[in-house]
Amino acid sequence: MESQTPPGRARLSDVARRAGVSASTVSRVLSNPGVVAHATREAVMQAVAETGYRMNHAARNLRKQRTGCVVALVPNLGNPFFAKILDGMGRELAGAGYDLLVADTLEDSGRHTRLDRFLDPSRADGIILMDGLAPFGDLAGRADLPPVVTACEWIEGADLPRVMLDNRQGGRLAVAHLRALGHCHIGLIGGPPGNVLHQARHQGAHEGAHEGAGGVRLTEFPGDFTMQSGQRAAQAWLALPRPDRPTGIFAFSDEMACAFMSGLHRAGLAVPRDASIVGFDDIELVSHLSPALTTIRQPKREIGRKAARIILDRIAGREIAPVTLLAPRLMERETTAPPPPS
Amino acid sequence: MESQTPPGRARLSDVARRAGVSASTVSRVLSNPGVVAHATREAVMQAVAETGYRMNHAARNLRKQRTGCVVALVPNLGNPFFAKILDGMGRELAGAGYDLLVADTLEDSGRHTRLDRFLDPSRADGIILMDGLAPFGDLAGRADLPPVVTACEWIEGADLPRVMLDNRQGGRLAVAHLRALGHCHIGLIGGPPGNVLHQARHQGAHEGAHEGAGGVRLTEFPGDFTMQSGQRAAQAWLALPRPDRPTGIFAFSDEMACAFMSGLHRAGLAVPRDASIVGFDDIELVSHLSPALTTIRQPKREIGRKAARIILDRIAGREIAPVTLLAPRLMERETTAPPPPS
DNA sequence: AAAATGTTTGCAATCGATTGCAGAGAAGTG
DNA sequence: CACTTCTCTGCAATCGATTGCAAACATTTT
Repeated sequence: MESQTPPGRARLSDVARRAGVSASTVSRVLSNPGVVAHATREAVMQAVAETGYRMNHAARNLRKQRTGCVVALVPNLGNPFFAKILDGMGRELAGAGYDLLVADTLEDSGRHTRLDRFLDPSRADGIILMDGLAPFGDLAGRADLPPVVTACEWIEGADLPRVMLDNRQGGRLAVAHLRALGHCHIGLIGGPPGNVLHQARHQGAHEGAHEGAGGVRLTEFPGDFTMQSGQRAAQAWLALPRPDRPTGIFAFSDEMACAFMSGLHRAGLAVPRDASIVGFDDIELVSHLSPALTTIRQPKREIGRKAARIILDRIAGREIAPVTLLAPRLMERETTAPPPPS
Repeated sequence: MESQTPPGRARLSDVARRAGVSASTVSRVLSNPGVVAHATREAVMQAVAETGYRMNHAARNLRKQRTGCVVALVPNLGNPFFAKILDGMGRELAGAGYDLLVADTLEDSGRHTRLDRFLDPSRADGIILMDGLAPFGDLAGRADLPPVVTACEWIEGADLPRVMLDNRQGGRLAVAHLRALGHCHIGLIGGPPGNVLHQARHQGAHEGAHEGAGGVRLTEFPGDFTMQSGQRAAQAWLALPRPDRPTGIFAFSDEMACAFMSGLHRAGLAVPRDASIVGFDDIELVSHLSPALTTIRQPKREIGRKAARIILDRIAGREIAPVTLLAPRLMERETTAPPPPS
């Protein structure tokens, strides 16, 4: 009698045979128990337990033309910035019965070859794209893509819904804060020039510098969001003759801000005594440093949740807002102070 | 003639009709071109291009009984430690034609309910489990699971292949380093007591403390790998009367080491002048701090690559080693020095 | 008691790609 | 020319779950 169920995995029909019903009935017990008579349901449940039945996802997906998965594509899993966002996303999606899977677009290394592997309705019911450099143009025209929403980064010109921080406002806040403290010369450590986040923050910083009475001098240091580039910026700053050094620094990422600060520290200077620093993102670590970094906070969990809610709406065919802007917030901590007397 | 291909997505049979061949032939062109005559192949290729055909994964997976995916289950996507590991893993798997998907087991928050959703051959061809607390016991008996390998963490008692750092040796190295500098009283900031990494590092630390001539005094501070707990340890340390303060600190994670260091700094003390600190993991950030953290390095990309190679071997049915231990390495930087004269 | 309504269940088609088997034709051999 | 050997292609079954439709039976309603 043991051989009823061959060694392999139990199928729906195996359960059905055991319970003395048809496969259809078992299917219904599992996905819509209400329509099945009580006694039958019990019998099926028992058969399920006895056989250890577990559904075959491939078969269900094929039949239902859906996967129950949302895939998030991030440019670099190594960036701790995404962690909290993914967390918020995962929880929101779990609540709606979807699984979140994360894949790295490998932006840096081997080109985006693997992107289209996931942009496929038989792979995911929805895509949350967090890589603004993804070559989306090739695919945008196709009518058979699963719904896509961009989060954090976005693709200029692509007709995709967006969820992101008001980066321009963030740039403005950072510069305004330094100005309010009395800094008249501000250094900007930017991101990669082609990056949309860089551009928005840069624009905000300029607006903040030039609005109101008495403009501010701006000096730009090239950067790419990494600590290496923050370190280079510190070197460049140190190499400047004293009067040409900006007294306030606005780094477009917390990582660059950290590395910059370490660079000054290593040269025997102190923050904020010798220079004030404002970062961007508010990654967890920077509040635990000493001095704790003043920075522009992104509501990361909230971004994740919002993006998830929007992809769920799109999957369900509901109307959605094309752009969702979240408000940045200045976290004033220990790395900013009035400039040193000159 | 346009209506040949209805608005939806082109199927294999649509391509076939267009090329004037059977679906079988199209399938063969796509997966095994060698067996198809040149002219036919050309025609099919053209039809594929014209229809914009893209394969339906669900159908293929169902038929082939494989998915082409490996799922990595991490306890907390928020931990930057995993980033580099996943990176190494992803590259290795990509090279073998597999996609890497990452899912969070949500260890902290809502129990491990979602774990078994992925432990399923119709979901993944292999699983890389990085969560030592996963309730694997419930599933271990089942013969129908996809191959599983544990990486970084492991499950004591479970018969699963393991890839990890020699954590004991790492603990030993850290303590030996502090002893060599002359520290006779060493503080340990541990992880959660039930955690296997904690236990191995703890054992190594004790061995390092008691081997050789003249033992060392050990003081333990509770921790859980987070920065909060590192901060608490700093408070506890500061509250100790001067002669009872360990002069050397070995934190079982870089994050705790950072927070501890900030705590001392905030209290007006300097590292390594007033205390030496050794961390664990060598996450990217700590080499960019000032002072740069002395720590035990884990070869993260290598761990990822090894784990990937092992899961590939298991998928292919090849024999594998049950345990793969990687060697830790002491990264001597700026946070360790001889103890202050008492 | 006949008819109408409601509840359960099974049949069979379907989702889309893959592959063993065999047939059709081409090429080579005695 | 008859016969074997290849090469190429199509037929049809298969993977496993879902669901529209209708049959079978129970329950009310007239």
